[in-house]
Amino acid sequence: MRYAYDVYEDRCPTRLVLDRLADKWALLILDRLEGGPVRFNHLRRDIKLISQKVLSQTLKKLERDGLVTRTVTPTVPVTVEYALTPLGRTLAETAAALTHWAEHNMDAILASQAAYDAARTAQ
Amino acid sequence: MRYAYDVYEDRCPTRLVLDRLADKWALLILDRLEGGPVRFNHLRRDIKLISQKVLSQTLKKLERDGLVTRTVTPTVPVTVEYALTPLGRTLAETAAALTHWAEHNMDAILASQAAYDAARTAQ
DNA sequence: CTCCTTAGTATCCATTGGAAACCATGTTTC
DNA sequence: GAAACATGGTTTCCAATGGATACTAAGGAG
Repeated sequence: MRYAYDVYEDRCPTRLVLDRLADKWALLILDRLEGGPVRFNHLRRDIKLISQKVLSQTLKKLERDGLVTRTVTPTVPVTVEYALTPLGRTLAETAAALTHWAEHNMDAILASQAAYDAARTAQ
Repeated sequence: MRYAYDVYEDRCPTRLVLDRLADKWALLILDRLEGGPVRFNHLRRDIKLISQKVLSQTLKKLERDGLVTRTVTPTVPVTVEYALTPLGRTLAETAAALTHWAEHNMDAILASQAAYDAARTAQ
């Protein structure tokens, strides 16, 4: 064990973190916030098909984890800005590697899926 | 857009990949396979609290995506070995960054959660 | 007075996830 | 010779999560 924590252990708190990180919406949100603070409805429009409920819930969890800050400005209507904390920024950089991997290796995966499905259907 | 794909688009196939990657079990399995091929029940014992059903389903999806190979050896009882493909290896390296981030930054997150909860309970 | 915006919450239903039991095959144990 | 154990799963059931939709409050525009 290289660190004080071990993700393979069920009682290890890193599992809780992994639960949070292993969330497609959380990853997309962190990725989206890397360019600077973004408002609630802006996030909703940018991240296609995310529901308000899930966006709200995910942001709350990220805030609780100290990864994003929530800043309310009493304009009319009220504006709420979400931004990465320094800790969140380090995670966003790590998470960006995943989304970039997905964008890079999409073709290989689609080809593999097609071959896999063809092999079963042919039987 | 830097690549032909864009994770923010709902119709983009990268979303499907992100769904796959953004799975705590898939990440743990890929991470676990980095050291070499592992058998089904060995994975089950190593990754604490994963159910057989979910392990089986996740491995099938990873195989379909061309990330792991499944090799059956007709011993008695039959042995089934799972191993990373070259593509899977590149992903496992990327995913490892996430699990290591979790192990590294656990303390900061637990502290933030405690502060967050204390602030609400105090009211 | 009505509609539009903001940032959510409430409600309902479908899908997913986990726990446990079951299966086929064959070896060892009693 | 029957019971128990190993392998690698599948099946079944229930609880939890996710998504679609509708609704809220506060104020500005027409």
